[in-house]
Amino acid sequence: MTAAIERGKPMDGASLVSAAIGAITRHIRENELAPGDKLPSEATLSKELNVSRTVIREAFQSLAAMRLIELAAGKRATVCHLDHGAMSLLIEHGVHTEQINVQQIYDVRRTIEMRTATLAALRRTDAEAKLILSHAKAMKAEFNNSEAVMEHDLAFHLEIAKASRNPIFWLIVGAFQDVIRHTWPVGWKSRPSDAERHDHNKTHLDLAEAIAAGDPQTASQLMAKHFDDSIKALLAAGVS
Amino acid sequence: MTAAIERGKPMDGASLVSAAIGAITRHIRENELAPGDKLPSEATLSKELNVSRTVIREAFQSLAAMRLIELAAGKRATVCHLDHGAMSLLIEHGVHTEQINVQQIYDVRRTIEMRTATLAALRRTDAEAKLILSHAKAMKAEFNNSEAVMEHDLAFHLEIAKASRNPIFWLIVGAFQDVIRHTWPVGWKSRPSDAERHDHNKTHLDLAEAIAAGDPQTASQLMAKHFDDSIKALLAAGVS
DNA sequence: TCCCCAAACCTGTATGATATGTTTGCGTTG
DNA sequence: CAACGCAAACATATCATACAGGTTTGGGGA
Repeated sequence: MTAAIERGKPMDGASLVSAAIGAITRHIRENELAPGDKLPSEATLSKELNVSRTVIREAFQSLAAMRLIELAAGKRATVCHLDHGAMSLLIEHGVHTEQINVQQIYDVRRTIEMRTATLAALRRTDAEAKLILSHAKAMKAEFNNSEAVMEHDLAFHLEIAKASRNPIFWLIVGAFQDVIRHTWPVGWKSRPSDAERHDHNKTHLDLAEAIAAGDPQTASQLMAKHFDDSIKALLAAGVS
Repeated sequence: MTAAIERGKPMDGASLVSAAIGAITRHIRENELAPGDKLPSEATLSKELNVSRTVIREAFQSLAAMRLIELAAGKRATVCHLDHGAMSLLIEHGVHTEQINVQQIYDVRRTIEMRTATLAALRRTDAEAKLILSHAKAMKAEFNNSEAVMEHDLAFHLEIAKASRNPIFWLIVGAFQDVIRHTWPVGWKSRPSDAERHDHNKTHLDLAEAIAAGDPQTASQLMAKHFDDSIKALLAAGVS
């Protein structure tokens, strides 16, 4: 029985599975694999690391859960593009186990999205500006379909994050979307009248225009105002 | 052959493993499990969901990789406290696959940590203020041991994030630490002279004092200055 | 009552079998 | 000779089973 895994790893007390995870991520790093590139097959890794295919499979599944790699029946595992799936689960878990509350999420969003608004105003392409504007307009147009309004709202914020040209912002903003889908209707309904709801949509439109106009200061300020409004609405509705 | 998993799930096209992950997270949510609470055994879940233990194990491993649950030989799986382990891996993966660069990380950190500095100044306990100060002082005291300086630097920032009383900030700041450990020495060495390095440490001390004094404005400004310096040093060193 | 140990339970890992999806290359056909 | 199609080789998905440790628990003895 030769030592499984071998190759000077941080194996120590850890399980074979976590050692395998380490070996696979190291393989990605050392071979400078890019998104889309294929990893060795389970059988190959199993032989190479001297562990059963079971261990390799559990390692692969773990990496797939974090969206570092992608699995598909019959095909070899491939390296993934950055994705907020794992972080979404993390945040949802925090919320469900009451380690995170909604107010904290909105504080983070406000902090980050003031910055994405600034950066988007500076860096957006024309296509992005158009897309952001179209979401803001759609929110007005579909005023009576609150679910549609919500989806455009979410897409609006995510598109701004994308236009900031910093994938980490995009990642974080995206990670909150699943949770927001639960709380958004609360904020929408809690507004005292349709006037406030129209105001809310108007802010989006102004923001989109500031970004399209390349005015970072205004964009940032409008984003701040937007979140101040939203947080007030949520607090008024008694969301913890 | 009865349909495996059952129970109106979003199972459809997904694999049994991802269905099992869904079932387990739903179990945590519906039973309002808190960190430390035990999950059903693999055998139990295997029977309940009509899938093999293999599938349950792969689901457990996936959740463990994301640090939503904790596994240990002989013991039942338990729900985890929030932890930045998964997000660390995510960020490292992004960096290694060149989907994220160091400058982007520093922009995110600057954005977030200006806020944690503000919040820490408002919310820190006396014990936290003392801890933050002690790390800043240790950076001065151990000036010649750059590794020690780095560790105190990292701990300093993480402690501020903790004192912000928003676990999401703490999560994000923590997630960057592993990557920072690689780039930090570059910034340290790239400073033209020890005078700049002393300056760098001095900023930390001033910042710690602003937080201890409960001065959010100053704290935030010092944090901004700190990052502007750091980013300049990294750029000077040619870090992409 | 307290302590210790064995049985029951649980997870970690390995093996092999089967079903099914994907890729590849060869041979046939037009 | 090119294009098509199909079978073999390869890969993953899932299952069943086995066994080696680690953990918990309850009962029996001091």
